[in-house]
Amino acid sequence: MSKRIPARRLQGRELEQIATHFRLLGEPMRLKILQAVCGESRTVNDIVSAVGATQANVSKHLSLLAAAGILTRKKEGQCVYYGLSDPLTLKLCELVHAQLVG
Amino acid sequence: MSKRIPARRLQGRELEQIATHFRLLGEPMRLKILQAVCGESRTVNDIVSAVGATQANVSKHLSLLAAAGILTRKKEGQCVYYGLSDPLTLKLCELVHAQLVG
DNA sequence: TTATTATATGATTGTATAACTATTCAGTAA
DNA sequence: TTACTGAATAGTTATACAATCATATAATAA
Repeated sequence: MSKRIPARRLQGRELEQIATHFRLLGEPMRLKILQAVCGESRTVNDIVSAVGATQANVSKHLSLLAAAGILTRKKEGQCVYYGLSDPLTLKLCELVHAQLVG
Repeated sequence: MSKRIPARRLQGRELEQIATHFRLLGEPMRLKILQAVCGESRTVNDIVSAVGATQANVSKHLSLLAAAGILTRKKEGQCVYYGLSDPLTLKLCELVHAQLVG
């Protein structure tokens, strides 16, 4: 069991980073993408098929999510596999969903 | 202990709602506001002083957060008190912060 | 009544960015 | 080499929205 550290007041740069993280999760299309890769890593093409958007659009979202460390990126041959880098991301979505359902 | 319900694939409207919730948390100024009210409910003026923004700007953010159910709103005399409606909101921020710190 | 304080709202502006189309790059095979 | 497939990127457009200024509403006091 980890110790409970009293909340410190976050500021400036930290707030920006946290906000950026939340903002990345704040697009339905990106949430769809996260759902598409939550079980296992998938190629861009698979994700495109799963979410029903253009390849260009999906590719940009994937780049943003990977740059933020939310997704992992691994190239194999001519395919690129994207996957969740942290299960916490799914947990966040579940928590919010549960909160909304009430 | 609540039962672990297997994740269902969310869609359409639900994704929009979850995304909206995250998007609301995706602004540094709103995170500042959340920090200002996390201990106890505070008046708009107190919040304005705490976060260093204009009254109009803070008021608009408060309206959005309250409309989304993230903040509670209680009027007393000529003052309006805003407070966190669910401790989960803070937990979300802590989780993301912890994840970023690594 | 008028004045003052606390909050909300309307109108505007600037900026960020999602989605689209077309193109380019990279890897593999003929 | 050329052809094909998978993925990324450049350029454009349209929309969302944060911040600002000015104004309006509400509650209290003089």
